[in-house]
Amino acid sequence: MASLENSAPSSPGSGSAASATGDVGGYRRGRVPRAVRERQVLALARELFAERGYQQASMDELASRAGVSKPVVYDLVGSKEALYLRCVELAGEELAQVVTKGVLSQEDPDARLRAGAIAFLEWVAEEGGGWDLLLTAGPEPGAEPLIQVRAQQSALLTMLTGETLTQMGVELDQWRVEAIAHSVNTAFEGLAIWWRANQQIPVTELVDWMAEIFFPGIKAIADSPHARPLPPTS
Amino acid sequence: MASLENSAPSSPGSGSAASATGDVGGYRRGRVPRAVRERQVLALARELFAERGYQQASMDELASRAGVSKPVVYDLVGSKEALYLRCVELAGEELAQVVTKGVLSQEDPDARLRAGAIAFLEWVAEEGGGWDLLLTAGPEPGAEPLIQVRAQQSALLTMLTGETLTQMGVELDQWRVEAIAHSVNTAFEGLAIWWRANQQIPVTELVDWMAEIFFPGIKAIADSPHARPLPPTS
DNA sequence: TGAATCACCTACTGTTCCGTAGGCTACCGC
DNA sequence: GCGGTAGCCTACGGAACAGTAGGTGATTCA
Repeated sequence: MASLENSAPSSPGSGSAASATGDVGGYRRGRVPRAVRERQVLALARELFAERGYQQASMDELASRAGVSKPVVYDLVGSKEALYLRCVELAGEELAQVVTKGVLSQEDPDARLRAGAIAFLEWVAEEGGGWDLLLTAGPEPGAEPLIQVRAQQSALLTMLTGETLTQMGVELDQWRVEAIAHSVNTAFEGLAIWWRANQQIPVTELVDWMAEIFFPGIKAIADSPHARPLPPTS
Repeated sequence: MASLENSAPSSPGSGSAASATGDVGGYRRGRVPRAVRERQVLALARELFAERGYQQASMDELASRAGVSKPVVYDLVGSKEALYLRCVELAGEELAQVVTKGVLSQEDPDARLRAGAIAFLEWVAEEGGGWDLLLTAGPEPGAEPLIQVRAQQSALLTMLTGETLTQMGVELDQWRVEAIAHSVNTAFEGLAIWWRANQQIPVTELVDWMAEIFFPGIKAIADSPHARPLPPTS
């Protein structure tokens, strides 16, 4: 699968697929090797699904964007549903991999959350519509992959939170840790949505803001595991 | 509009519309006053859209669920898109109203956040699929209403956060307050999603957890060096 | 050079589903 | 009883769209 990458003839070679009709990965229009067309179609499908959602995206339009006829698309991807699932799964894996890599690049739980958040936000900002794709997955085929992605991210956070608390010598109700992880996870999702709609604030600043919001709470919980409303000052 | 409520003949009168084919609001099958059919169709449409999303929900199925033929539905609601927008808008207004009412029922910012959160979670838990309806609104018609709903909730939170900080004698960068509001807002969304998929934990406990997570952070920010103290009097 | 293969095409089938044309029957006022 | 209307129906038009049948021309390899 990966070894087909360099089968292109000599070209001014930009790495990623061009989205305009005509040239594909350095090839002139028409008659392109199967593997190249496939990558191009996959990339375009991802964009298209991200823009329109599953139902509204038509295979005719995909074919048209790829500058190719429909049977070619069907020959490459099998069916609309299969294509969609593949796109969603790929995006999910990509996200999980990116964030996990960020998290594992650090030792300190504090730094881990920061690194994970930065990785997440940068992936969201990046071109290709992976994030939109995941967000627009509704009750269509592909809802389960999305739920899996969310669960995965939250599991990572559950791990992080639990780790932080353990380091502080505190153990908490598993449900509570999970609830916190899920809400923190979606808090970052919401932050990402807001961030994209607004001016570009440096990622590191956003992450600082989030850290300042969440860490005191976690630390406070560590100090009073079964606390009700907080006393005025700590 | 509201005065048509009691036009039903003597009946064992349950207040809300029955969802089974046959009886509607106390009427026997067939030939029901327009206003009653309309309420029934609206309620069923909301459920249907919540279950399937816009595209997958078919007007044929809606008609069938209502135990009525399609032209009747079209006569009542105009078009699929109009019906959907109406459902989404209604749900949005309902949510905004419920949360706002909760918030305004308290004076202390701390208590306001709690009350708003409880109102939100209880509305989500309630039957009728209003929350699912809002969640499944993708890039279909109706995306803008959803965005508006989120914006509205976040605005409420921006207000709350700003208020809390003001009470502490601190003023913060507007962007930062907004970012915090949006992330806290979606944090609650995520909590709601998790909550519904899991065992029923008492709402008040969930809200306690959230409060313990968020308030220390907000208070810490008030003390942080980035915060500008408010000018003496204004 | 000829044959197999590869990339690709035009043109179609069948289905789903929104929306409507036109008609039918029960009830209400007179 | 008798028009008028209110609630409802069957049956269809027509568009959008997933997926396919069958063919064409370039490229490769014996």
